[in-house]
Amino acid sequence: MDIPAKYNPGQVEEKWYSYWLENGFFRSVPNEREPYTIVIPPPNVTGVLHMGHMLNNSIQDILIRRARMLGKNACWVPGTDHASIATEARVVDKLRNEGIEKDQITREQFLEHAWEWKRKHGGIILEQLKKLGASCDWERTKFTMDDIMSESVIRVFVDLYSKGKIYRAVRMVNWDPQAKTAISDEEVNYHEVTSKLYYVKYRITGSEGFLTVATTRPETILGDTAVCINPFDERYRHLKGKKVVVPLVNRIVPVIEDEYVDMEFGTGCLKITPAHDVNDYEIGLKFNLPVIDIFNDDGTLNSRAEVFVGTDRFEARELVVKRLREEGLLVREEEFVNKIGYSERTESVIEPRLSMQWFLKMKEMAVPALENVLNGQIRLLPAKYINTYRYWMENIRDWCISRQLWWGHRIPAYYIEGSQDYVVATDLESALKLAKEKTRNQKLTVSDLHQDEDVLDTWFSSWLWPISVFDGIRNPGNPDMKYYYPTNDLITAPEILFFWVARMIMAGYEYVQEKPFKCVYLTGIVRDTQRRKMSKSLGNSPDPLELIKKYSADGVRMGMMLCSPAGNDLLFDESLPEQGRNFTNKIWNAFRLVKSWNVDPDLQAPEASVSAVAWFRERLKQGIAEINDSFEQYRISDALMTVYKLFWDEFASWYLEAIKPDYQKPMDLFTHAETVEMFKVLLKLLHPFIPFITEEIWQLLKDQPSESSIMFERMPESGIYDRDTINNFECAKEIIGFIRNTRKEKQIRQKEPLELKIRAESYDSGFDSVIIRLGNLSAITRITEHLKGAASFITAKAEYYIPLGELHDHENELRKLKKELEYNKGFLNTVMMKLNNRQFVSNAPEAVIKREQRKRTDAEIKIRALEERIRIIETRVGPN
RNA sequence: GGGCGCUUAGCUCAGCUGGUUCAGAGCAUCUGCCUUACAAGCAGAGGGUCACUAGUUCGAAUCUAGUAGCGCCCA
Repeated sequence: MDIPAKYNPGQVEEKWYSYWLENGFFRSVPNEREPYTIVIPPPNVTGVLHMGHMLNNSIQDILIRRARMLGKNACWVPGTDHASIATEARVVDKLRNEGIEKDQITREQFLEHAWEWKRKHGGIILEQLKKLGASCDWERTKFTMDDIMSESVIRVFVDLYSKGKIYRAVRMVNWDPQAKTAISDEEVNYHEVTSKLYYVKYRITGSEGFLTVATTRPETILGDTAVCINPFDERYRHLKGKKVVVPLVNRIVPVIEDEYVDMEFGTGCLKITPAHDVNDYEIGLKFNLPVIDIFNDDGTLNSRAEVFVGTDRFEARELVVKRLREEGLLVREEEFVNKIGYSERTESVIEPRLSMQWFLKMKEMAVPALENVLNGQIRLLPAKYINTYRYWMENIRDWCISRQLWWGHRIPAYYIEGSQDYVVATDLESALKLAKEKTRNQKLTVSDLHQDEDVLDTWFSSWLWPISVFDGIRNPGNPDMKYYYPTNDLITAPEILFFWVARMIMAGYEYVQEKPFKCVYLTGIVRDTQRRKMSKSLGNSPDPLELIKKYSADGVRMGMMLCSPAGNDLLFDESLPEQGRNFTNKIWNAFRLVKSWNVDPDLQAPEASVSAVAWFRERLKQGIAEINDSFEQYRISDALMTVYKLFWDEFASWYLEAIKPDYQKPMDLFTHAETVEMFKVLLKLLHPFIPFITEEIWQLLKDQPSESSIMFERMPESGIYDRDTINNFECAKEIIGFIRNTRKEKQIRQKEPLELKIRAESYDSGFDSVIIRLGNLSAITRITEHLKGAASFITAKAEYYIPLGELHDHENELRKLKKELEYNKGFLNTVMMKLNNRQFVSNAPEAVIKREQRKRTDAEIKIRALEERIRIIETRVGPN
């Protein structure tokens, strides 16, 4: 069989993914084994795969595949969420392109279009995950608007309402005029922008005087209902009890006094617009001020503004400023940097707006959610997020859960015709029953009920995700719930720690009296090399599928993982997947080498091979121990780096070189079998990270074809390993390095054999055969005398010589030795300073002192050896 | 403005409760090699006052305080 020199991943990845799917290898059903469960953070149903998903899902797949290989029943539940605002915006856009405006069609018609859209685009992102190799149990795929999922959401709403936790109230909300909906506090992003602070004169009634207010939003003047001063402000004593005229609309409003006003800011006179500012609203309540809402829901001015009716708020600002200037009421304007809220969904400027919304009380629910993170029941990784989490939970505010949209779960509140009353029920029929009871009017019919027009915030369905995917809301304690819940790890981005993670924890304690997961692994954010977030508008985000095409799924997975410790941002660069691809190619070529060997059963295993096998067995065990340790700490990129080096440096560069037979010579049975076995061990260790190539090679190395997969092999265990063997081999590596350096310096070709002489009291010759082989030595001999005319390498334990005869350069040798001597003397000096320090000797722990003493004797021996060597060379050549 | 965190090699990061020649890894760089598994490679090498200052200590990258710069969360 001719195996190509370059690994060709395209077909291989396709082939194995179908094989895994066809055999249902990712399927999980409850059994007697220990479960290991992850629920996917459901991506937006209309979305496409981006780099954040790649990172996030690579980590999940690594953990799932590893758990599976540890013998656990691994279950990874995939799915998508309906993303109210984003999806609705997409559908509105699409309809507009077709010449249809949303307000021209009915809710039902709109939803039909939306579902059509979902059917068409909804599966894309999950299909993309398959390209990455994600081993999800696809039979469990969920969508937040599936019947079961929707029913769970509605039930929870009704339940929370009946518990008095959901209420309806007029509040200042964050209004997104583009999406025409309220959004939660967490969906507002504040950016610092340079705007202007306008100083505007308000005439004082019954006098010629004016007062001046400073405002960044002159258009809201039209809704002013008071001007406020600080009661302690000496400057404005004369204004107390006065009234002023609001410019442009000539409304007469009172001057009120409240300590809230910052005397330092602006002029110290604050205009009060209760309808359009949270703080003003509070003051308005306190002073019983009228509320004049001047905006329509799309951010244009309404008739209450009196002027510029119908213009957009930003245009109105210009117009107001212009008119103020014309009327001589604009005193001055200055540059001003402030923070402005933008909608996370549409990027439009948020308008604080009063409206009737549904809220969920958070205070009580936050208690167990905070407590169980602080007491370690739920781990946050990295732990630095605990602080942020705590701060947020301690200052939590009620959650605005209604959205003025159509795409989503419609709020199950039914208003009763001809009254202010409403009932909350899971369906129309039970609503009618409740309404009859409430109104004591048995004649009511369904046509007298009108369901709330709003839908619920998307997070109000995703917060149930770890429960509802197992149908745990409708059927608490069902077999899936009992088995899979609480799930093990949640892998998500820190950005949604509060939106989602905290709320899932609350829902867990509210509905299952149990945490939803044991550990939350917060990934970093994928950025470009300039530390900018990957975004569509910047165009700095590579297309993940193109990357996979170019570097293979394995390569990309590795690239993502190589540089992403938990919580640290990942600065993505194409050199990362390239490194991953290079690694898979290395594995491929190691495989080619092993495959190329012919086995001769009559051949005796060479000594070098036997000892190399003995070494690598131990080295593998050590590596496995390190990998296990890294995984226990969720240091996944460390684990990958360990196995990367184990394969490349130790296995390929040392082990394979040590056992490699001469060109076209056959190999003995023992070495071959051992090598294949250890190769397989490495493949198993690598499988969670790079599932495709490991499956391919594992299948090719297998003795017999069978319907199996590397993914069900048991992860190799470390056991106890022999450090001496490993240390002795490290020593052999150093000696080989010395030989290679000597060859290089003297330009002696590898083919020309050399001799190594060792002068030592005790020396472990266990790896001599390996040294002979890799150094191409004719022999290793022990000597008791010093050797002249030789390259030397001196350690505390032994002196190594390579006789060079004519080639030997005494000058150079002396220079090196003297440098070495100087260094060691300096080192001994620092050690002696410690040992001569009485404080050190009396205070330092015994082990530390012992170590220093050891360093001292080692250094002394080495110095003596070096000095002797120098003396010998000098007596022969004579000092310069 | 309030809170939290970060600053170690050109880049990205490890360095746990102070103590090994403790100053590390990967990538990048440089030098030499197309040596029949692999140039997507092999063999080597260089590179850092551990942000700054002061303190605690026999001993500080590690602990404390302050300073500067950066980031995140909240108002």
